[in-house]
Amino acid sequence: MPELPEVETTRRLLVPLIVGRTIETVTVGRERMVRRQPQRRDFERRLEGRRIIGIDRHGKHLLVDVEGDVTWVIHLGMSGHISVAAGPADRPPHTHVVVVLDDGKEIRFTDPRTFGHTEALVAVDRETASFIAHGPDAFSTPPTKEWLVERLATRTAPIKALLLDQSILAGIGNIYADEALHRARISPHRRGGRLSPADVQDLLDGIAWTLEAGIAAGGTTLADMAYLLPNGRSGDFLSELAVYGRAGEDCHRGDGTILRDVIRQRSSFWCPGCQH
DNA sequence: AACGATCCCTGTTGGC
DNA sequence: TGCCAACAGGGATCGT
Repeated sequence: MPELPEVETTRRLLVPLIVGRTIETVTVGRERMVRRQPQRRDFERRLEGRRIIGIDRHGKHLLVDVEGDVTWVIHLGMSGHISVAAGPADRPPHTHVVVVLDDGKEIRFTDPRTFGHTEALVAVDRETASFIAHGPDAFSTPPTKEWLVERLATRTAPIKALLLDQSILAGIGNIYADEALHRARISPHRRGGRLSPADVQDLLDGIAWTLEAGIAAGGTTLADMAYLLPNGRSGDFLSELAVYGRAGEDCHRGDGTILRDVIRQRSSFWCPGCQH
């Protein structure tokens, strides 16, 4: 499922394909995908006829910078992906938004489970859009140990749950949270406020290493998630996962057997042998 | 304020 | 083999 490394990989692949192009037409086939737009009908109007200037990313949000102070926001949810095709032929099922460019190609936003969403925001919208008011990006602008220690100090929830809270750190999802905690040798059940400064530093190092490795591999494509990337390929990080999806297997550190627990209604994979 | 549960949605999986 | 319930999860929302 798209987390920070998958979104960043998508961003990097999209840049040479769409930056500099002008948007000709925008078609929304499923209204639900634009559900967070302040005025739903503004979506097409704000994009059509305008040039794409660049693409940024914050957490799991793709932020396409468009002429006229417009930000085209794309969140892939858990099953979304973006592709760029030469024309309208052979659109995959569940393609809900199509953006046609001036070179004849089209950008497709495909999302079977429709947890993704997209909006065209102007400056005033961006300031008030609560869904984009996230904490610092976990990869591009990671916080200092001191900052995170302070943010966690009053928290009693399990650290695993806090890593999924985008208002603390933006970009980490269920897979990379488990992988980062394993890398840092920290149990997902530890309460946030009980981590020592040294633990927090280990966690930040684990996050940085895991996200870096994920991006280097082009992200993670799970078995039921075809076509994750705009180039039609899969990410290669799946085979490098140390704990996620590996319940019952031996930990590669040789210290125990990987468990699956449920924390906040989410699967958590971890090794009680090396994570404390 | 913070925590935890529930819901949205559909393709895939696993149990019977 | 076939059917269907369970499961996957990001994040909004709601009850506590």
